[in-house]
Amino acid sequence: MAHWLMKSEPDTFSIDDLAARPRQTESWDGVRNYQARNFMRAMRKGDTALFYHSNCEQPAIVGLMRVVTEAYPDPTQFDRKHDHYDPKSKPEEPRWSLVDVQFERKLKRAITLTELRAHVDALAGFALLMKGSRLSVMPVRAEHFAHLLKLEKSKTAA
DNA sequence: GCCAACGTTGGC
DNA sequence: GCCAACGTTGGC
Repeated sequence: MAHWLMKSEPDTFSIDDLAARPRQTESWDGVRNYQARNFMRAMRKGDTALFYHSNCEQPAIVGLMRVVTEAYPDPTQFDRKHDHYDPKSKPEEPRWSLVDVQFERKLKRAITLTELRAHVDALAGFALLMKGSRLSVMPVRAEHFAHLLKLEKSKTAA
């Protein structure tokens, strides 16, 4: 199973919001970047995704989610009244996709961006740490994922 | 709130 | 197809 990381602004939708949803499941709508969309289309049911809080006081990886559907068209692209409405997308040829994700657990402690940067050696090539990277959905290599779980267990924030 | 980095748009 | 202008992301 593949691993991913997905960003959300906690003021808009946080890990606690996900945990509070019916069946603790939510559609990850609003992605309007082709690269991020393509990663979602590459997701398979059962994949694991890290939940990352972005654009906030403490940017950090905060939890784990399960991908519970394959990618399907994002309905908000066809909704005129919606912020993410895309007039150029046609129902017969949808431009934007999403997957449903289910809450799995919060990390025992948040792993902050600052801490992640202190581990650039072990995390070399991790898209989140690349300069100028703004992707909201990105793949995580198995060895990076394992290292992150090891960090979670470690007592001290390096 | 600032601004660097990036993606998209549209004129030519 | 180039590239300037514009909008967005997201850390700080």
